[in-house]
Amino acid sequence: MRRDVFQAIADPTRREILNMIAYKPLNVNSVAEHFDVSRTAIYKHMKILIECGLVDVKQQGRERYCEAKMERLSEVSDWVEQYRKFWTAKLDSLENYLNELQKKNK
Amino acid sequence: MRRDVFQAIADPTRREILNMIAYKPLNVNSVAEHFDVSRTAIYKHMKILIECGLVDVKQQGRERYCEAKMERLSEVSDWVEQYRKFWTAKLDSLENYLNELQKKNK
DNA sequence: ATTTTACAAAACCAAAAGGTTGCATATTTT
DNA sequence: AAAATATGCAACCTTTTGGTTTTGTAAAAT
Repeated sequence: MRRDVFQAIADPTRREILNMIAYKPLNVNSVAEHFDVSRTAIYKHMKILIECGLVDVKQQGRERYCEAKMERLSEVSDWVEQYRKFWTAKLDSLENYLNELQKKNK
Repeated sequence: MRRDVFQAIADPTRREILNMIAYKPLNVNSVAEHFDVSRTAIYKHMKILIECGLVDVKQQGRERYCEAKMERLSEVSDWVEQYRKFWTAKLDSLENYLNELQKKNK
């Protein structure tokens, strides 16, 4: 099975999990309580996040605190940023066009 | 079926398709030639990209030119950027720590 | 010592994803 | 007019995904 960051963040539940633990690590049950699906389902999502490095686990007694490793998102950021020029270029020329239009109408 | 940008870019073949047509629109067959899978498989990937707005089609005779709409990636960019502080913050404090260490050793 | 809590993981299931072959249709080419 | 080309799409298949219930185990609370 593929297990990369792009695939991990494709699921909205997993994105929500990441958001929940962004500020403060939580244990699996605390995370699961916020969702309608079973704890096992959330555990499986968490496992995928762990396997691709987006989440790190610190065991503390019988609890396992899940911590978000957002720096793994840099892979996604880098990929997207290489295409930014393709859309900012368009917006720039639109801006130029509008500026020209305004000059004419003065 | 879900059809959002996050899901669309989760597949490596679709990311490669986007890259191929980033600079210049291509018709479906030209794109398909670069892959080992069938034309139909590529057509299906293309359909997903079209449905989520990442690709636009211009019909020209019997050919359909597929054009990348990279601005749709801003949704992904926005999502990732809201978490950037979580990893740059860590790097910053590491830098501070190293600076302090260097001062001490002078 | 017993019960409760937090969790992992197996077994199972339906639906979605990603692929195939085959056929229909509209435009070019020859 | 006939052949070739570019494409859409149905029908089908296998694997993956996202979910469930059930079972087992270790730590904490009573």
